[in-house]
Amino acid sequence: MVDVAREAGVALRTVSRVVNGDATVGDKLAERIRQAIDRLGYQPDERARQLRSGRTGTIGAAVRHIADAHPVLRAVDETARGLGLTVVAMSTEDDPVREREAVMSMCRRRMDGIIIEPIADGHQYLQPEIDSGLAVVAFDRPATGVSVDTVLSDNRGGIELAFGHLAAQGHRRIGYIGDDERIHTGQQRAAAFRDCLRRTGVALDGMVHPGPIEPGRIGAALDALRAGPEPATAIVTGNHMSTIEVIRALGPDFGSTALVGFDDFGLADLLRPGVTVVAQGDREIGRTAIELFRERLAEPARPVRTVIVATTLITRGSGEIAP
Amino acid sequence: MVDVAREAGVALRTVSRVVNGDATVGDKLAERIRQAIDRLGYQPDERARQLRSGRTGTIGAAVRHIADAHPVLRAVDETARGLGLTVVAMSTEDDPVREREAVMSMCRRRMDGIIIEPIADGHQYLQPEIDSGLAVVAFDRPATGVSVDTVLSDNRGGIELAFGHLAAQGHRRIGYIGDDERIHTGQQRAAAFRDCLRRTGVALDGMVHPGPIEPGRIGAALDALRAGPEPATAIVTGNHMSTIEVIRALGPDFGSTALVGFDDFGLADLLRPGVTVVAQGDREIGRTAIELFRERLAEPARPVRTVIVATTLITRGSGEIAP
DNA sequence: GTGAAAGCGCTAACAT
DNA sequence: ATGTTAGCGCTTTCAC
Repeated sequence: MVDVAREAGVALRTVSRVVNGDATVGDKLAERIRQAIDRLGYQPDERARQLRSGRTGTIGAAVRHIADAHPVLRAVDETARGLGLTVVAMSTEDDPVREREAVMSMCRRRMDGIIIEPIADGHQYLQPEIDSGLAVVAFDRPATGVSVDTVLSDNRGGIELAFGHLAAQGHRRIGYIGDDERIHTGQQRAAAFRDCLRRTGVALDGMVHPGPIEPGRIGAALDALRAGPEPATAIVTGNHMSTIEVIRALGPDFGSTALVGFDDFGLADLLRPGVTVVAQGDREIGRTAIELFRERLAEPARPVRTVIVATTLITRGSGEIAP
Repeated sequence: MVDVAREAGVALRTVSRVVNGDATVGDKLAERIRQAIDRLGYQPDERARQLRSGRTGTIGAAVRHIADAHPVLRAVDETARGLGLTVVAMSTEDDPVREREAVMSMCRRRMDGIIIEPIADGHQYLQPEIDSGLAVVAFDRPATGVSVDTVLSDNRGGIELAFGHLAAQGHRRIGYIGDDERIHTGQQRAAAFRDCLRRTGVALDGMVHPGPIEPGRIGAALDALRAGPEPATAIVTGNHMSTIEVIRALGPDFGSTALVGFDDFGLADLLRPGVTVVAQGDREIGRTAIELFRERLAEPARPVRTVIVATTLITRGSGEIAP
């Protein structure tokens, strides 16, 4: 910048004014400075600018996999862009240690706020940062140990949608295979599913299979559901990874057992049959996260809010197989 | 930091030493400072640190879709992490304007280097940054207008692999549907495919269909291939989006025409038949990109290198259908 | 409308 | 082994 000032024969401050679009600079001077900037290929140093001005205009997103399909992240990115905010994403890889590393690295960069898909069990470490003005929004799962704005899917409603859809077609023995119950969504969905079974008066024995998403575990759960005198005629899965692993494990049998998956996924329409799913409102979740974020920045003392986003059923064939 | 120094009753510089793990601080003192840091919840300001020290330890990745499955990005991220570098990814959405915005924003943050999946036609604007020390590595497609280190897939070899596989099974009439030839990979792959046809003495008329990936265009290309007295019995696609759209367009006919896709994609094994593909060496590409990046940083004046990464055939069924 | 000085939070280069 | 001084590149404050 000092070079630009020398080149244009003005004071440092005047260059700064032009760079920031300050109108209080004479037209001729401004033009001369702009030419000097181009000639020197000058780019303002964002770090120095942020350091001095305090704000960063940047929001960090700590999500499970930066490199996976992540519709919520995309919605966050698009919404933020429209507001002139920059989104910087980091992967947590479902690892509490990496989550904390990512979040801390965001704090060290003094981001205005972070949007986080929580994994770890305790997020107490965020409290000091929140106290000093960091805006935090959790999505998909609630953060624990701190009170922050949160956007969640209607897990219970989604399971009821899936279960009801299958029951309406006459299925009586409906099984569930989903995520580990130590994970919030896994717990919520398994619990909601048990309630559905109870409500229809079906015994729970061996019908609900939460656990880690591993081929062996999924295969065993499937075997258990299909064994015995009264095998399950329909299956509800707890997230898109469960759905895919169940289809993989079913192999050629996919299509003979009814299946409704939680979470939509790419190519769900290309499988045969197409996969009927309960889709989460990804765009709505992303949009809401940014909205909560901005409200928090505008009014830091505002009471914490939790928003629940509805799910919808998308029928494609696999959920419309008769008992 | 000044607060920490006061709290511990030492000079600023000593706190800085402890934060940076400088060994030249007495054990007792270091411990006292660490306690003060914890008590105050102090986090060093990364911006100030970078501003002063010059280095950022950060590498920017400008890729097509941050939120899509992107195996190369994942490999880049993992490799970089192992080296203590931070990767910050931004989406270009295949838009030259956004690409330039993303890259410029990285320059303003004074990143040590950028890894870019080029879209735009002219990357001359990078020259001044390169001259002032920015390390740039292109992957998937070469950058134009500047000379930078590059990692590419063996597009020609991949097409030959796909074509040869189908020809070996007796297919004579093999068609191609792929990306627009204005895109580098689209051009390379279509050209390689034409050469394959010529070599086997088959007329090219109506067998090669490059163009935008849109359902209408793909459907028309497919109709053209299957029309006439001698319809194509096998199809090679030019990238994973083409593959998916072709399968979608084939509908129930998928499985009657042989198909080999360029690019592997998630769930390719779950379709029926499974999709035979020519897979790119994503991990290898990512690893190589970081390697070139580091070599460039170590030796800025080194001549520019281009590395070609091999492809492999993965047979899953769709490519093993008889003529 | 423009310029000079001060300082954001930190580290490099010297003292001591 | 610890403290002092200077300054990274910019914006803010206040004077002209």
